[in-house]
Amino acid sequence: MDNVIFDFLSDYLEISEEEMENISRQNVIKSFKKGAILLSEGEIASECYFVLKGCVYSYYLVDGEVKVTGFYTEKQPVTNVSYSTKKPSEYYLECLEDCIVAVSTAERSAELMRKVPRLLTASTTVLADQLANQQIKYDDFIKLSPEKRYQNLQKNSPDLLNRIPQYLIASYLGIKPESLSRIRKRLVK
Amino acid sequence: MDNVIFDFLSDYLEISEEEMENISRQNVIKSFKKGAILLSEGEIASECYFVLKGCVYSYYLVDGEVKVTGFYTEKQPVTNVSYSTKKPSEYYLECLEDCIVAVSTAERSAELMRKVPRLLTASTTVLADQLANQQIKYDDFIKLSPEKRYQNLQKNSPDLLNRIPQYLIASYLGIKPESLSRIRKRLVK
DNA sequence: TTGATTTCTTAACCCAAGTCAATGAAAAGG
DNA sequence: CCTTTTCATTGACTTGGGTTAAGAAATCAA
Repeated sequence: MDNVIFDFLSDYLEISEEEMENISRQNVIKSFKKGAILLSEGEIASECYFVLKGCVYSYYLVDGEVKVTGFYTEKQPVTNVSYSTKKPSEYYLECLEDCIVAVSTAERSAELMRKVPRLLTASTTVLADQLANQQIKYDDFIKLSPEKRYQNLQKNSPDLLNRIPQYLIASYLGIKPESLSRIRKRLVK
Repeated sequence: MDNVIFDFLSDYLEISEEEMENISRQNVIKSFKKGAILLSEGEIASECYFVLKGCVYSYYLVDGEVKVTGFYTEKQPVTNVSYSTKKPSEYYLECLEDCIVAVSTAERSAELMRKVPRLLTASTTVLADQLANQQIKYDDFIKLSPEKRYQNLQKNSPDLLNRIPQYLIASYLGIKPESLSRIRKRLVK
């Protein structure tokens, strides 16, 4: 299960046996049931996550309504504002499926950076990548209609459409489930 | 003018005289006229920017229509997808006003990291901060109506409303200038 | 398997943003 | 200074997503 992490990291640098051991030692692997909450609104995040198996999603509760902002599946780090700002989180992180997740903390990360200093450069690159992705995600929202966003999702992440209920997809697209139904109807014609 | 950089960096670490010199030496300061284009669609970014004076904005051209995705003013690094991905840019970076900008490149950054290794940790933090901000910006788009987004802009960045033409603000909010006019009319009542 | 619950679809109606067009105000440029 | 262009506002009309409500389909638990 660990090898999912190395799979991810190998895009950024080559890792020796010894370094792998160090990384494994600093990363606690945890299992969570579907519905488990990794981070609550108001809570200050002390952990960061990397999804090995399953799917985690982030959402705000606005007037009792769920507003989904992201899905995180296999081989993805879970970006987490509260973890970097150390301020109370404004959103939830919850398991959408049974999950296996690598969990780290500020202390364990620092320890790991001391033992494997090359990871410092790599983590800069990982962050720069994440930032670029997040920016592209935002830009798509400004540029595209809900319909176009749905089509992009179909094209770029068909897997998500199969494993995630439509009302959450709708929320993620910034619309209501009824509207997504209509869009889907429009598109099959 | 340089001190704007140190002002920014001092949020992340304390800098010695010697380190300041190194940083100054690796950062070329350039002036640009209003309308100057720092990066064009299709071009691969070889430089990254930090705004010392003036305002830079990023926009896509979609069917000849400008779609603004960001404004960057004094003391702000200009995030730039193409610079990190090394792929052709899909958007433009342009000076909205006469600008003074610190310009760096991959080579000069690497050189700087060798001379002032502490900047490596700092740059991780800067990037994490940028990522958090970008995520909050995205989340606001999912959570809030155009009207609410405008009100937030009034509250959080009144300066932008004064220095930027309304049709660009409208684009940045994801709506048409006519709609922003109507929103403003609704709100004064 | 069945009944309960959740999710998805459809329809009718409403409303805010888009579109198109005209007008006025403000800036820019000579 | 006047002219030209750009920008902001307004009005009439269209459109696509929101709202509400109902029923169908899928999922889950007993």
